[in-house]
Amino acid sequence: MAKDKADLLQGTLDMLILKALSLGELHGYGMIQRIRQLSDEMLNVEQGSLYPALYRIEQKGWVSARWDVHETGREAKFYKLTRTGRKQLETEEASWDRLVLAIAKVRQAT
Amino acid sequence: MAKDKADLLQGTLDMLILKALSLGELHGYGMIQRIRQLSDEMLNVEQGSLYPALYRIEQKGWVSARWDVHETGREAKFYKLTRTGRKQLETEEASWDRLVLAIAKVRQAT
DNA sequence: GTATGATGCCTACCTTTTCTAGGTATCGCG
DNA sequence: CGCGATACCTAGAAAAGGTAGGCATCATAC
Repeated sequence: MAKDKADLLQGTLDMLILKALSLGELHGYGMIQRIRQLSDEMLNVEQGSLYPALYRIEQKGWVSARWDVHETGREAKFYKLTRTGRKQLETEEASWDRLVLAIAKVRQAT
Repeated sequence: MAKDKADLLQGTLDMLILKALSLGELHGYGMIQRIRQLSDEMLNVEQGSLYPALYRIEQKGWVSARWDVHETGREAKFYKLTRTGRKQLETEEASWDRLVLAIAKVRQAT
């Protein structure tokens, strides 16, 4: 019943992924943790959402991937923002701001 | 090419409709105009989105509808918020605020 | 007078995105 | 040895919006 972790709205996941990667190279599993932690546990990205999204995003050229071994000795697929991806992040942040503003305006109405 | 009206994010339409109706009884076509106007032309709800949404929302009991003639002499289907609908609006506004906050937190990160 | 655009309603179908619910494998710890 | 965390993936369902049509009425312009 009590659900303290809201589902994402469609369209926000890409932005979150790109933002997480803008803080540095990261693998998929780590993105989920980083997003959850940065949002104070409010945003919980499901694996079944993330991996398909990463695939889409990679196809679009916004991130590049490579397999590597990290300090713990485990293999993981590391993603990095491309230049295009960084631009896309800016675009999506601007759209987000626009939308938040627009909705705020509607909500101000009396 | 230049697209100055962004698509809505999924999940925001119900809130916008409920909000528009919280300002007073209204028919479908009028909601589109009211939302567009209140948002300074930023939010454009398509008819193909609105009418199915109204149907869903009515099924959930958040609005009630009746046919009537308005001052211009034309017939239209007027929708009104129910008590449940008003509660739902509060809930959705709270979720929205939560989401905006959570995303803001992620974006603050350095 | 008739064409056109705005008002007003509706539907069928498509697309996109996310979630659910599985599957696989490795690693560390009790 | 089992179990939870780490790490990847996929298939299928569900939900929401958009596109693109259709219909009818009304006012205005030509």
